[in-house]
Amino acid sequence: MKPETDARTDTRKKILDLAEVLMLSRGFNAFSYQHISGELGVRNAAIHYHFPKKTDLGVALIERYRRRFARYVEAQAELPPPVQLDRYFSLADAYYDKQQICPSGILSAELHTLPPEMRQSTASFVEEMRTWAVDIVRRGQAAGAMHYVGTPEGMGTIVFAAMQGSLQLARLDGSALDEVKQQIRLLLGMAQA
Amino acid sequence: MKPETDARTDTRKKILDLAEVLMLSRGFNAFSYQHISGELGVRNAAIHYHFPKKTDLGVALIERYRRRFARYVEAQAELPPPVQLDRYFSLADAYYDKQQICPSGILSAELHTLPPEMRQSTASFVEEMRTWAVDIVRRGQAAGAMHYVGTPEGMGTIVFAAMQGSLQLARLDGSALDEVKQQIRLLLGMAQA
DNA sequence: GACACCTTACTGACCAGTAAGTAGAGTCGC
DNA sequence: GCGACTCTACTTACTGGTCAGTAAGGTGTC
Repeated sequence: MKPETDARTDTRKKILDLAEVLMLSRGFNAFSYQHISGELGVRNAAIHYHFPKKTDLGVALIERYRRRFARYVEAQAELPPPVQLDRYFSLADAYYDKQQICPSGILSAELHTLPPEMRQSTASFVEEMRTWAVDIVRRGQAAGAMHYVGTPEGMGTIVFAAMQGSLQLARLDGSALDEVKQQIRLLLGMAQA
Repeated sequence: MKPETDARTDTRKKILDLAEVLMLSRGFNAFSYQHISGELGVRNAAIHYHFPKKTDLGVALIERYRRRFARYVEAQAELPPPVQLDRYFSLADAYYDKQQICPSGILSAELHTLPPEMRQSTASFVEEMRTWAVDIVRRGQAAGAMHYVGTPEGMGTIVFAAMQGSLQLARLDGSALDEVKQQIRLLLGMAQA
């Protein structure tokens, strides 16, 4: 018999889940294996068994994000661009509620202190996210649901950058995120509720 | 006699200057007193003499930023808003060239790992910067030099957030900063060169 | 001789990472 | 249906490095 979740998958996944929370709230450099092992009720070396180097954990974390993001994009590829944008906003709200920031935000901020392998994964991840943002506004424009000046590249990039920035600012000023979401809607010429 | 720069001021200033570079490129948690003392050719304890706790250094760093920013704002208060925006863009370019990100970016990203005193200073600093951004676009609109949908609060906040975010993204994708600057100009209805 | 500005020398905490051992579950030969 | 073997998933115990921070002493200048 081969259960869906054996012990191996289970602990490994719990480690990744905890590491993810820690990274998005404290940053990659600011959490240790002890934070994870303590919370998980295992010894430090147990984490090293699954992820020998912290770099391995970091890369696994980013790669999981990339897979998750790819599935996320594909799953809602057929939805109208404005709806996709709204879901993106909801995702940001969820991060805010958990006192976290988005992965690309923390990874790009810490970039110069990250091991090369993580930088590489981060670069791919961020490029994929930006491309997606550009795509949304491009298709929104093509469908006549979004209206704006400039190119889809410019508009998609500013949306992505502004969301990343406002999630960080929202830690200090709770209104920043709502303010930015609202302004993006206006700048995209989307109808208001 | 009281020279403009005695030894005290001198070393203290050098420490702050080095700490600033380190914080903007690596982050506050990712540099140590040894990074500074090594570069400066003094012993670790010399840094502790000027800044007993690392928290003291961090707060001094942010407070110096706030004073510098206040002077910067005042010095160009009479300039037309579009010119002020251009200078803001040039400042961002300078950060990019030095492989750094803006102080509000690193501080808000690391916020949850910072000592309370630094969080307090950071909150004030970020509020001042956002207020300034809102003011620029408000006065730009009033003067008829900027045209946009939504409120000055919304537009100023998105400009600030997008600049912060794009400086981080530019570490991974060099075009992000230029893209965002250009798009901001378009969104503000400013004439293009 | 008092003070500013350092030094040497140290402490204790935390960190990532490693080596060697072990408990338990599954597999195989017979 | 049972002992021998093997593998996974840990454990205990440790190392060496880095860190912030401290105490006490020295040195030059006013």
